[in-house]
Amino acid sequence: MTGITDQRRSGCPISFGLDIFGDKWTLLILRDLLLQGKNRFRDFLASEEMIASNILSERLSRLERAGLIFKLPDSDDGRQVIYRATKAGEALVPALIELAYWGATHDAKSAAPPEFAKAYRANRGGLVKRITERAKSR
Amino acid sequence: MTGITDQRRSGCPISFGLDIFGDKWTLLILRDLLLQGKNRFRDFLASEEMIASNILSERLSRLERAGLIFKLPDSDDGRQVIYRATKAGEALVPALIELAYWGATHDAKSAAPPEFAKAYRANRGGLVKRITERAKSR
DNA sequence: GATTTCAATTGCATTTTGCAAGTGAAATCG
DNA sequence: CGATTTCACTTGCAAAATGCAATTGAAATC
Repeated sequence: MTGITDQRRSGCPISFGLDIFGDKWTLLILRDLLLQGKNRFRDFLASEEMIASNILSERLSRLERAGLIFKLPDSDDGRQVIYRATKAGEALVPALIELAYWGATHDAKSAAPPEFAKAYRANRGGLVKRITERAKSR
Repeated sequence: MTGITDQRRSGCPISFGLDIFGDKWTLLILRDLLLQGKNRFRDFLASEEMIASNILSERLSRLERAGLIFKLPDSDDGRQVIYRATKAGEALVPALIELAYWGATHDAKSAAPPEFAKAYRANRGGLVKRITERAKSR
């Protein structure tokens, strides 16, 4: 169990976000969930960055407590849990896209497809809308 | 001294960013630098969230190594150092604005001025441009 | 009934963080 | 001028978070 005290450091809206996802892993989970369509524990575990299962477990419950995701039982398989983003979680899509665009344009070794940066530059609003719609539909 | 090995976890552009600023403090320093016009060690120290001086020092050198900020000697005072954002650092303004907007709209106790969310909704592009210009001019 | 898969949990070593105090160099004060 | 203050850090050490490997119990599959 982790320190439950979860007290905010300030009223700053950026600090508010960092109090929830200010670490190396949480935004990667949200990336997987919102951008890659992953929604099961084992799928998050299988991501390239190799998160440890105890860290994943802790971050998922933190995200749940913060109201960014929720669990659904899988009706076909009683062992499995399906994770979904809440409205608040979905609303992070634009921020994730900006972070991805920054990385894609500032990392010389980026593996991001060139089409992403191209689409961003051609029509950012459209890209955000498209990706947000896709995130909502899963 | 910190582990200098700094190896990337993947080619993902979001992961690339998190390898640099994936913690509770680094984006607050960039917020202060880019959005609040702070550029001295003691100014960052004085922020509401109360970063410890050793953590601040470590994060500043990490940001410098990553090419997001650089130091200038203060010509008026040989003790002081002025921190400025590089182009790569300035390019994080849109991401910071998205994070701030998310926080402002999802934190019930947000201290963000209502004008910010209003300006974002009325004309996001204009807001980003205005704030980016201001960040460049300091 | 035995084995495998699932989402976690546990124990423990390593790393990072947070706090308080201290450092040397440079500016200011008296 | 010497004494004090301010500056950007650094150091030592306790506490917390992270990472790794092994394990759990419930549910599915063989």
